[in-house]
Amino acid sequence: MNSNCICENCEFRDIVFAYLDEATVRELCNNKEEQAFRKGEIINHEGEKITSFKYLKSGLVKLYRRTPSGDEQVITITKPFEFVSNMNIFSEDRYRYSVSAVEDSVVCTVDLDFIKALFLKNGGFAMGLLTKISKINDKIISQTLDIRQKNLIGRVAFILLYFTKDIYNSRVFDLPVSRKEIADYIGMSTANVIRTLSDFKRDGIIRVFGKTIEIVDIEKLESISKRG
Amino acid sequence: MNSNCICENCEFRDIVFAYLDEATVRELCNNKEEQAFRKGEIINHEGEKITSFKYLKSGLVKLYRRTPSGDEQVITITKPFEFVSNMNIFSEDRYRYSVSAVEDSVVCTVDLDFIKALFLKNGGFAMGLLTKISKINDKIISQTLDIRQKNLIGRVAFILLYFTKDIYNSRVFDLPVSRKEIADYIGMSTANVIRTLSDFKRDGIIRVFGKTIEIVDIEKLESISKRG
DNA sequence: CGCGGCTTTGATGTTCATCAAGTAAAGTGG
DNA sequence: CCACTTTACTTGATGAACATCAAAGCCGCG
Repeated sequence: MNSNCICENCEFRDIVFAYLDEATVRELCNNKEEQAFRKGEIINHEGEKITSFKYLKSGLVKLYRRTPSGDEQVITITKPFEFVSNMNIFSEDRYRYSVSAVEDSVVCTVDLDFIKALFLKNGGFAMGLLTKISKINDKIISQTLDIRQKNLIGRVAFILLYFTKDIYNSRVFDLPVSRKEIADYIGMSTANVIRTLSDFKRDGIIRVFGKTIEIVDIEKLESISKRG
Repeated sequence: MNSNCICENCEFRDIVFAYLDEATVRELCNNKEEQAFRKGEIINHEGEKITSFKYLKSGLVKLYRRTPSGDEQVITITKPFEFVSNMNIFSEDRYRYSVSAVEDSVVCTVDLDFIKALFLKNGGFAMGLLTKISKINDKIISQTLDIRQKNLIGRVAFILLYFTKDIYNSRVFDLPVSRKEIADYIGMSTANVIRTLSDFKRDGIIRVFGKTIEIVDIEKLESISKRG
């Protein structure tokens, strides 16, 4: 018996496991393994066989892929409970993209067949999972479209707002990623990300202390993001 | 009783309705309505309430949205049986994007509640549907990433290959969309789409007769698409 | 302290959008 | 069916936006 079975109170339960009864949750709990990843470590690797259903309990991760020419494209960065494993666990048998921890993270792992069996058996659970996966996909697609449509300063403004509002919900935060990773996220060169941040700093829109960023004028940032 | 109930033999059955027994298929069939759209007509409009589950029986459609500044972003263009309604029918109650016919099309419409009830009841059906929706989302995301990473001529080469291989499976085809729509699809200006097509024509890679395009040198196009 | 990686800034060149002007094609009404 | 209007397409010239390159500063870490 798994002694540290605390799944009953896990925040995740409200999200995808809401439709499960106590017995099933306990079974799930005995099946699950918690795994800790240090910043920088890879959680899933592109091309690897998918054998388990993973969800983020704490930390922050990035979903990305490597282009033929060797550089990275960051697809999205997401926080716990918004992120359910890779999205293609049901459509393919191998990971299409990689996932790595950009902050120290804890991942819960459940055998994929167990989840699949649940899915087949329990309609409410299936519906919850589909809804969740759809939302994740929706978010990635619309974020990508938003970014594509903006010019450089609009993109940097957008990503700063994303961190301050969606990820950290705080005006002051530590950037979990390098300037290069931001560049790979919003599709521009590292040099220009830095240049734009410097411009924002000069104009008093943000303050920067190394990795720490403070948003000073959020309205200005919003308007730049919209016009961009 | 719906006399033209031919759903038993519909190609779509193999894809998402495979797990349904004869009786359910007949019920589905009586519930469904076929709707024809002329080239250019709108099938779903951004912001509209989602009340039905729609899938493309014949024709060709584009998924797109309008940016705040008023221009279009084409998200994808897909053919029958690859396209199941909008992807966000389960995650939201309103359409996030618009869909319009780029060729004369026929759409089958089933009441969404009927599909939802089926989903809850029938695990196999649910799994099939989730897989299908995941695949659609996967395709959109990876296509967007592919395009983003390329330069202009690579993008045009990519889209020509998409039409010739994935959509029409033929070296000669009629472009169903305007130059501007291509531009909105691959994220570049209309003028440069035309310029690049002219370059390809000059170099003997393609031949153009108005809307009709013939791919002459597909290997060259592949290599341009890859390098770009 | 010294090395290597991340960051910053400036200078340069390329890529690409925009503008403009002209041509072809496709509707539209008499 | 033809003149008229409108919309799509095409091409060249220009300039802006952006990537790339290079050199220097900074910071953490052995």
